[in-house]
Amino acid sequence: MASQGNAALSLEAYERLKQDIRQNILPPGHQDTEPEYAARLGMSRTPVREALIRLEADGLVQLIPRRGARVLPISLDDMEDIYEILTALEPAAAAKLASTRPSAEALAPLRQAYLAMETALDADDLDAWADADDLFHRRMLELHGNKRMLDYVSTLFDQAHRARMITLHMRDKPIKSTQEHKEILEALEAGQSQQVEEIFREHRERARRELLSLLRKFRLSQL
Amino acid sequence: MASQGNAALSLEAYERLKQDIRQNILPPGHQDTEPEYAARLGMSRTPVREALIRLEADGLVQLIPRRGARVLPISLDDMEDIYEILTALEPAAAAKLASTRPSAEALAPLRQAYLAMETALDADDLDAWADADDLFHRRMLELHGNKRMLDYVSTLFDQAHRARMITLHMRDKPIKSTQEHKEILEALEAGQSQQVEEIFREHRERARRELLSLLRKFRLSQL
DNA sequence: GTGTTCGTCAATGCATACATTAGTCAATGC
DNA sequence: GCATTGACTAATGTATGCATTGACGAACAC
Repeated sequence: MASQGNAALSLEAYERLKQDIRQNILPPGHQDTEPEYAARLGMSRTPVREALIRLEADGLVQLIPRRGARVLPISLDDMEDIYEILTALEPAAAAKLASTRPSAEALAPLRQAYLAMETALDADDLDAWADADDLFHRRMLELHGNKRMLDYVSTLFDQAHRARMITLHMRDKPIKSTQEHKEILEALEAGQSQQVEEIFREHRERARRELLSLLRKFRLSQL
Repeated sequence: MASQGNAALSLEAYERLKQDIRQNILPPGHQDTEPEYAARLGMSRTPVREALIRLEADGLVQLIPRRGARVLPISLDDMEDIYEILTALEPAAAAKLASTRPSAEALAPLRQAYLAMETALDADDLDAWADADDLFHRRMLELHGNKRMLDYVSTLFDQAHRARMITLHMRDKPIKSTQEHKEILEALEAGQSQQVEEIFREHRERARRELLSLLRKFRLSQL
């Protein structure tokens, strides 16, 4: 949710810290003082402070008075909560999109994202697959046109990113998931509102079940 | 979403500005520079700046480089988007809550909020009614226990607050709406998951239709 | 009268200064 | 040996300083 009023350094601090958190360079639980973050980023405390405030609003860090900022871990309950919201929002959005009977041309960005998932799957490139998966979901919401929903779902994706990447590497290739995206795409192209909603909901619920059972199995209660 | 790392002045700036926006003291479109907000609040630019960053994350103001901060107006499309999200989230949460078969005791906070709505309705106190309505919805989500959902729905309520208050004063007493809350409460007490979901969705969709048609009728495209 | 250029002014973005205060640790008392 | 106290340290929260730069208006050309 890169906001408007972000000047150079403040924006840089925000994006670099966010990237470092997503990529586990700043792992969950990591805690530094403001001067430490400032030194790491090579700037003064002011832009860093502003970036940390935004990251707190994004749910990625927690500002602890007098003790700096802590990278928030994600618990199993957090993942449950996040998936519950996604399961409520995305299928509804997809159904509405389908009801507008979008042309194949309009859905081209979605098809492209889906094809990128297939390519990444064939190449066994899980990172690329995850990027394409994210893109598919984001683009679906872009096409739907509810900007608030897109922004919020994006922040949830960011929060869940680390956990998803870990489980992605722990299990079999995401063939089923890729297939489900194809079905969603085709149902969208056919304008089948009901079907899209059901497939999407089933997709989300299966993803949630699998993710949580993996995390439980490996006793990863904090990520 | 009052965050943790808020010191005295910064927190005060955040809350006062938020209140002033909700209560239309700072009307939509209002734009001031940082020094002006600072002077109004009797503090330096620093805590004001931090408050404005948080308010931007809340979707209440827009920071415009070199030109200060503008109180964001809410358009008809914004209201559509907000209600779409609420319609997806709240009924799902209510259904899950019902499926836990909560005791009447557990639902006491909800019943209390509902009774406050009735009292306010009888007293023709629309402001109190709106507060009780807000409280009902918030408490339902508190009981459900998904903190992210509660926080997000709360920020949406804040964004929509002005528009809701305006339409509330333009129409007949919200008898039907109050009645629907009673039905929701009773279905929750009966543990009727499906019914709760349906009633809640119908409640949200009716509220959305009425609100939007009022706004259109009076050509209030920006609030 | 309209459009253009230039100079002034002030708000921002960032850095820094500074008082306050929480946290730490050693010294002391028991 | 353990707990308590107190002084020191350092991070925060806020204020202020300062260079940059965009906005605005006046003067001018046409």
